[in-house]
Amino acid sequence: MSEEHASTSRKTRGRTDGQVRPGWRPTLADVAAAAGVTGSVVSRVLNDDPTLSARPETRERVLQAARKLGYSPNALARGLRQARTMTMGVVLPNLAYAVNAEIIRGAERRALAEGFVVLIADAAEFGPTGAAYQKLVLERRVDGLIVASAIRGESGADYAQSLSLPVVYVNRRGQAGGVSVSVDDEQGVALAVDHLVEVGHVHLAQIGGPGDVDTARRRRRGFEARLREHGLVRRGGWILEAEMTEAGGFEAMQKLLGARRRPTAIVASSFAIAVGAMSAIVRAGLAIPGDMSVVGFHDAPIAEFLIPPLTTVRMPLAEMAEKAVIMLERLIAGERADDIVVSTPKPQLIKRASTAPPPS
Amino acid sequence: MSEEHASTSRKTRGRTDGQVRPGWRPTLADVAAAAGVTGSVVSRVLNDDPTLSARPETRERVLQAARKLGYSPNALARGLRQARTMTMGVVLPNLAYAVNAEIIRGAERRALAEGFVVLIADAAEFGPTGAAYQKLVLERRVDGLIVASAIRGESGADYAQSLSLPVVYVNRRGQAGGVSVSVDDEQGVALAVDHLVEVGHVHLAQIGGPGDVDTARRRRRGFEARLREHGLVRRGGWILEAEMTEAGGFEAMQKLLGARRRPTAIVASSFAIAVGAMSAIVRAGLAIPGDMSVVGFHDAPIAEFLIPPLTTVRMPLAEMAEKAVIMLERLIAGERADDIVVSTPKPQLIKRASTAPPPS
DNA sequence: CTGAAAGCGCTTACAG
DNA sequence: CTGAAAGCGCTTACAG
Repeated sequence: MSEEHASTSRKTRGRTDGQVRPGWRPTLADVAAAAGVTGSVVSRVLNDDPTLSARPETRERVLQAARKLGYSPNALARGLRQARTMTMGVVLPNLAYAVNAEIIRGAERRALAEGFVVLIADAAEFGPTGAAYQKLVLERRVDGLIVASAIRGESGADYAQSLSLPVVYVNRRGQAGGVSVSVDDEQGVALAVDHLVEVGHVHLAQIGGPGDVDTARRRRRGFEARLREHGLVRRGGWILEAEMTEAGGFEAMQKLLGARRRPTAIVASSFAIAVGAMSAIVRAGLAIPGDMSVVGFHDAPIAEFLIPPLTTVRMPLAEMAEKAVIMLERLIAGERADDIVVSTPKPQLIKRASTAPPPS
Repeated sequence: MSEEHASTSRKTRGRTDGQVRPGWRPTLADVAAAAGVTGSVVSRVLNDDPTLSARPETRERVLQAARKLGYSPNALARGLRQARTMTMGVVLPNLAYAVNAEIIRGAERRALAEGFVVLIADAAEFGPTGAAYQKLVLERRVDGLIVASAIRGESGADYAQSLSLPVVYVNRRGQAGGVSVSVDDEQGVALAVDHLVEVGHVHLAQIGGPGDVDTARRRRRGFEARLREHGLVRRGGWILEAEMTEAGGFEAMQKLLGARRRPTAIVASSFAIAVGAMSAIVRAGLAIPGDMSVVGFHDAPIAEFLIPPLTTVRMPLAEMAEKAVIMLERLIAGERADDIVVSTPKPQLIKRASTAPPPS
């Protein structure tokens, strides 16, 4: 059937009645025929080939024919010929989760501006035997990969690198090194700790992410280090690991509430954890920030509308994703890039009503 | 340079030392050479061509060679030849917004299971002159489009249809008709109204979405109809239009709070609107649900961790997206599909603590 | 200044 | 039962 279709399309080449069957799209050859030149000229004119020195009138004829027919080059044909798909794959953990929205948007927007298109994949399908890995990497649908956020354990990204497919990590760092764009996580938590100490807290706890997530580890190290610098005690039971979800934060907070001694302030290592922790605090009959202060990580749009509005560390996720696109583009072009890029702007503390001096 | 690369790859064809340069990937021809057959046999064996009657041993040789070399067909070459990209475009309004997470996940997951891959595009870039429209539709990168959620005004989707590219809408209906998967919005609001009436409310207000968003219109009609059926008055100032964002809900709620007469219950037409409304209520010094009840639309994962947990209408968004993928696949295959599919499971009211009897 | 030709990696009638 | 050949829609040395 595609054969027939093709031959029909050929026959159409000569038509000049302006009539176009729905679904029919002109090819290079159609433009060439309409302009009375050969395909190579059309290609070179349309692509502004600097080695081409065509007569202005020829150039004009080609341009007009292309415009009149509404010609756009077929991306697949082009990709096949040039061995470049102009497509970037974006791998995200748990697509159902909202935190990645900014990353997706930043990546998509910038990719588009750079002439690329974005294929998404769920990290769950991106193991070396996963279907998404197969489709994107092995079937050569992408020129490179952006791997976003905290993904645990090994992923197809490592295999991709061994296939020498360029990979850039966002908001996490690769297992085996590689190029990454991340925030200064240590500094981020430090901002949170400083703020709490400043308003008078000395009993701080952290609900962090899983130990095998690298951003979680850095946030934990940052917390401990900053506590030390303030000369505060780091109580054993007050540094918890939780899944980076609301439920994770909720449960961890319940543990904390059930302990003999309670902290007066919570530093959460993610937005979802903060939300879960707040929920647990209020259900336990305590007030935020009256009895306990909470700081989150990631300034989701909803943060300022929570009750109370959440004090949180803002990461420039969209900018980070955009930067990752730029770096990936360089890698694709065969240039080298720095391994670790720490984002600008820096993380920033957004003070809202979920933090206040401790109860006296 | 790609030329050189290609010729190098040719030379590699005969190697049997198992050594593989990083980044090198075998082609059909490599498999054919390794199996001692021609490319057509390889293609037909690998694709289970039923018209092929190859000797079992030939078949086996091909399979083994393919496995040994780690062969995967090049998607671009295949797509070019077959005039099918095995790619679906997913168009979303405001990629920064979290509500679409479930839709993205459902679509991606199902698409993958069906052998398709998903290209995402921001609705903002999807006007008929937008870059995303150009890349996805005009450059023929997709076999069809899934257009998700409330998008205002005309979009490239309409143009796509005129190019006879299959389009399926999710959680909205097309301007000019077309295939769509949506919930029964009227029934969704009816559930909310019924619940509020049941616990004793008679003063209900609705904060709806913009009038040019079709889901918003249906939710508004549903609200008015259900009020009538309960014999309740529909007060003029109590049906508001707002942007479907937290800020939109916040502002609308402030208007409502400033009015002479206040409702005792709010039916929001989106999750974000509900969150914004709650925030405004609490900042005005009122209690939820003590002074005012709130019902949302869409059961985001965060809903049950809000303070108080939000009573909301659950839409099966992931299922809807999956269904849309199936329908799009049919359209791509040239089959006809029903124009309007109303989702199963039906919308469902999730009762939580943001609703209670009105103050006495 | 422009054209003829090869080739990217596949699939698919058509021969034999 | 298997192979030779054409062709999808482009780009790009190479001729002339």
